[in-house]
Amino acid sequence: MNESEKVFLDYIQSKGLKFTPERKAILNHVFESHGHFEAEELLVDMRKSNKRVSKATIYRTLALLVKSGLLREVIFGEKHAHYEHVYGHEHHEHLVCIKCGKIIEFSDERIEKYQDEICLENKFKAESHRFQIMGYCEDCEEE
Amino acid sequence: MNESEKVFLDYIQSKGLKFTPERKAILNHVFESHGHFEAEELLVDMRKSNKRVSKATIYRTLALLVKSGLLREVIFGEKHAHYEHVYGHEHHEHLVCIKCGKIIEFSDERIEKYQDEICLENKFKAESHRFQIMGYCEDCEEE
DNA sequence: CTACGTGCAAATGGTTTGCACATAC
DNA sequence: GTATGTGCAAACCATTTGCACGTAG
Repeated sequence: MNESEKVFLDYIQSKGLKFTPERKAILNHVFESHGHFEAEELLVDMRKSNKRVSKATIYRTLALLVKSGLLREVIFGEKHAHYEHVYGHEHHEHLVCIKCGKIIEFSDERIEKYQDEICLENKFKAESHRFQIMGYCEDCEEE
Repeated sequence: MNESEKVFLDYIQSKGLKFTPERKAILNHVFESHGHFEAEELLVDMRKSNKRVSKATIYRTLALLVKSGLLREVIFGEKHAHYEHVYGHEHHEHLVCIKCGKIIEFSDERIEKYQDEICLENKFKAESHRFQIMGYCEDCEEE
């Protein structure tokens, strides 16, 4: 059993839920691969590898993975959600190319400090944040 | 004719579009009131003031208002979009309470500086950005 | 006069849900 | 054994669209 399975199993059990083959398959598929992905993409991808799970189960499991802290939902301005790994990855922010859709990640510890200051000023208790810059990547430079 | 009408009219005409009573009514309703709002809310609100416009026209006009630079679309993690005034308002960021939904605005010129630095490093041309901190407001402080 | 806009109702599309059957524990 | 999960298809719901009719310029 790998590390992400342990984390997930802990969560599952702490909630009195079951570690089904479907959940295991989705978990492993998610953590075997790529960074950002969408629900539909995951479904298609799993079909290709002959891991057939229903769309409903994909959605239900993704919600659990988010709650367990293994995944995060990211929204880039489209209608559908994207997901990215939290487990094993440093927190980072996104540059989103509004022409080709490319996502560039960056991280900067100043943002965390800054968040603390803002929260102090506003008597706010931060849980998470999201910093996205929308624009044009090198290849899509306007005009 | 007020200032926001002038801006909108300029945009409308520059695109060869028409300044219809429906568009005028929506524009005025939007700029007479509140900060954040949703499409549905605007519709209901206008009905109350006996300004009846179809849902389709609301959506079509909101899109124009965004393109003209008068409004901005903001997404707070729910499924439906929120809109806020750009015209006549300083750029700002949001603290979003994940319990009561309250939105606190803040602005800080350091964010713009960060953005410039990050973009330089990543050869990216920024058009806009979004910085949101999700957490608990003073009244909803966890536990 | 005619290109553009409107209202309506139907279509869309990602996501969620009800239900009958299956299974982890 | 029983609470939880799964797959399926139907439901949801914000938003978009096709179309016949209306109107700004």
